[in-house]
Amino acid sequence: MTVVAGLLADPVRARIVRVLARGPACVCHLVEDLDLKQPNVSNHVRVLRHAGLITGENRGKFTFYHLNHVMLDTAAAQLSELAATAREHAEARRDCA
Amino acid sequence: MTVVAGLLADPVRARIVRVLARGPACVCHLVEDLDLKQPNVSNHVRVLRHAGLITGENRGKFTFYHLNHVMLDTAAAQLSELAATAREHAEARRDCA
DNA sequence: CTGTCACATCATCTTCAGCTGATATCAGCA
DNA sequence: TGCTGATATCAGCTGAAGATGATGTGACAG
Repeated sequence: MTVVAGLLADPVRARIVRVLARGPACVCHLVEDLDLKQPNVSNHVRVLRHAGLITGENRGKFTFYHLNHVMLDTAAAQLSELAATAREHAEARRDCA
Repeated sequence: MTVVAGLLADPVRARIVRVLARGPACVCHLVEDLDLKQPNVSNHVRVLRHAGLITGENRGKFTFYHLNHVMLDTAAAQLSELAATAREHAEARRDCA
């Protein structure tokens, strides 16, 4: 979860992920949709790919990136579980030394 | 979601949140549990409080912090929805210009 | 095999966030 | 009132990460 949070913490990466949620796209799409410089996009894509949140598929001259929805689901489940734990222990008391 | 992600992106803040998920705690607890300096903890707590992820309750000399589990649940739901969107459009095709 | 296009990588700069020591504030108690 | 302990705030340093221009690489067209 912390890993995914770290990835989505950057606003540019969050936007990239949202674009990819609407379907696979290549770098040129991201550059155009998000109005960013190409090296900037490539750098962020590199981070996301290295972390496993997206995967690259070579299609000729282009590289299409796919979002790993399983990883997102796992992170969501962990967040949800954390919330459940907090709800359970909301009234717990703890002494100060 | 991006807000919560930004908060949990820092490993120290993620640990603080996990401690608070086990029940309310004051700064002295966090300092001891996480083996951190007090100003460091206060700074992170300040960020979390300002974002609304935790709330402070004054109890005499101490300040107990409570985790906002609703905010966590909301973030989890948004993540889950993003994953669902990605699953739906996983096979979408998009042309390059 | 040469040019072009999509993308990756590099070097550099700049900005920002976290850590820390010092200090301020504020509540409770003698 | 004066002291002590818990927490907040401040100033300064340092390291990490993002943005950008220049350049490398690899595939396709001609």
